[in-house]
Amino acid sequence: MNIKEVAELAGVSPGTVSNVLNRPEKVSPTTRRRVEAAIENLGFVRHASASTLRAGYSRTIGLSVIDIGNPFFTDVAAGVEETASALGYAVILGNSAGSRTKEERNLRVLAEQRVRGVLITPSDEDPARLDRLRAHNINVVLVDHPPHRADQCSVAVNDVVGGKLAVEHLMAVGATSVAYVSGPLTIRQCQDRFDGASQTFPGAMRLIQMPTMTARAGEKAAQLLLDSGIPDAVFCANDLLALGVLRGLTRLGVRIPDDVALMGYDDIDFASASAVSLTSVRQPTYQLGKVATELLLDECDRPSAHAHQQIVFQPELVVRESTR
Amino acid sequence: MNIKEVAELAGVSPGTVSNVLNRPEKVSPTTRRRVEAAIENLGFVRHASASTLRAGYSRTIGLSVIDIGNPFFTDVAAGVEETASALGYAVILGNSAGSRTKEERNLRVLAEQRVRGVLITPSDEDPARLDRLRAHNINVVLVDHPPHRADQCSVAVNDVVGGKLAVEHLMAVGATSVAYVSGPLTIRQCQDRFDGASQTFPGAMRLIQMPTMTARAGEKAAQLLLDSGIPDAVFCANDLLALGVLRGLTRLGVRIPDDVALMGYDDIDFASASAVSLTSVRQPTYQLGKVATELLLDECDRPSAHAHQQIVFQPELVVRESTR
DNA sequence: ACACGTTGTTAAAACGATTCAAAGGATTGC
DNA sequence: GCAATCCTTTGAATCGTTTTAACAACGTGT
Repeated sequence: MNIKEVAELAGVSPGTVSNVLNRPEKVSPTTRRRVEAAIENLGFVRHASASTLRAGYSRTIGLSVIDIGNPFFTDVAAGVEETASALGYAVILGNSAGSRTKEERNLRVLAEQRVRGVLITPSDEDPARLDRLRAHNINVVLVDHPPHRADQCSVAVNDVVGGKLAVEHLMAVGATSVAYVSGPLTIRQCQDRFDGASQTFPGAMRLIQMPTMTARAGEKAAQLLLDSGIPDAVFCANDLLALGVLRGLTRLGVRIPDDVALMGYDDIDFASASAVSLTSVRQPTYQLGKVATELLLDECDRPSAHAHQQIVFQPELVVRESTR
Repeated sequence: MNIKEVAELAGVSPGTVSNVLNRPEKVSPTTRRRVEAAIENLGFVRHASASTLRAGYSRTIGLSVIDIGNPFFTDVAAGVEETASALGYAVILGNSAGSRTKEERNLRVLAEQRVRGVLITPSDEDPARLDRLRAHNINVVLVDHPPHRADQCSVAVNDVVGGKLAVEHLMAVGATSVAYVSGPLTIRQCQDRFDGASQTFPGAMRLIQMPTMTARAGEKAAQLLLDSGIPDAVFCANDLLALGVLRGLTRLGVRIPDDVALMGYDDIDFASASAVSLTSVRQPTYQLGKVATELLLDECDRPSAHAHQQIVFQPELVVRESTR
């Protein structure tokens, strides 16, 4: 069941059917209705591959994230999926899980699919892979990555400010020694939050670097914190780590916030429901995904009118029990 | 940069390049090396659409879930993505967000893309949409849905048993009145858990039905619970609802577990980190996604050898503070 | 030497939708 | 009544890959 059969049933040429599908205003109302009836009748569904092959572009975009298990990215993904699907675009999902190999493989698949564009939270700063995408005429929008080049859109939240907000707050509640529990500092977000924090804190901050940013890693970090003498306050690079630290420290007999003030980052939905509700730094996640997708699709659908934009949202402090 | 250019550079015909790509053992080692060098040289990436069009099948699968914001589905998705991508398949994501219209639209996009198969957690029992997919030669595996037809794979966790486990436990800790806070009973999981629960509970169970299964809905449910006289125990259809109920009841001055025993379902990662750690029913989520994908790809890659399987996992009770 | 496999390679025909120049038909102006 | 103009519709070429039958080259056994 292809366009030709539809054309035959409707008594028109394949070209006309194509016009009904893509430029209905070019077809007279009567033939259009006839063709639409035939389509309905046969249950015809257009073959996206044929369309892509001939037209030279697809109606799919790629989304490459670092950790689909992290509610932060899930919220972003929800914003992306909703916006894209409303505009008739399909979203191909890639989860790099922090591995450069996996990210590479995912981007390769996206290139083969000739996606129209890619939304990516890059796992490191190497620009070569992105240039390779652009070489295939695939638009790229960086998500949760600060402005980088003027010829490329990006959507980010200012992480340096976030780190600053966090430490200012910890100092305001009386902390004199602060530890920063981080993921790999090669992850730009971790580094920026650290920069903002250490620029603000007058003394030296203890740094604990974990290989992943999960609750499990946070639990392990709790032990490390205890081993090297406990600080007044702990600032975690994200809420998952903070929830893990909370669980770990509590299990080890440390009371939050009485013995240690604790805060996380991202303000995921669960931060407010945890054992001790978690002070955090909120980011507009859904918005991030939505705006990034709008920029990408604007670039795809109106390349001439499109002006590259580098958008930076500001984070917001959310104070709860864990720092009282 | 297409296969023809590669062929020219390597001094062979396009057919040979295609063989190198798809059936390398058919090509002599020397020409193969020559072709591979040319591919490397030009940075050639095969055009999946052309390949799909001619070969008649793609290397993508679709994943349609009810709520990408729910960690249950996120875990499933992680299992799917990892398994599929290891086998060279791309995953197209669709989030129905509980809306039949959106699900319909997503399935249409998947049909247009001529995905090889679809993993779907159907939002209702209507089989027509799935038949339409099969008419397009798209394999379907039901995820988190009980055996239904012998000619179709499915992967599920027994929700009736889960409901039974929950209520047995609540009775064991002394509950004599139980309320069930549910999502729409048109969602099969909600209905099954209810069935298991009410079959087990000797008296009448109060039913509170919310339109969505989010933490926010749970908070609203807390007020409803209070309005109509508080029960001994509350069983929620998932952990998000339970976390919401926990937050809501606590805010209204009800103590968990002293005044009310509370439990959820899914054992998401955050259940153990909540204000009062949550008793729940654990499901093998990642496994669910992994096995479903393996079944689907087996059906795709070896249709003759494939035997349809209906797999049912058993859930497991996880007791924590909220029911002590 | 000759027929006969075997192995490796090629040429050309698909796959299904889109595009665009050109043709057809109706309407208008003079 | 004729030419000019407009609006629809058509036909054929095209996108890049896969596939298949045919062909060439090369031993091998008789």
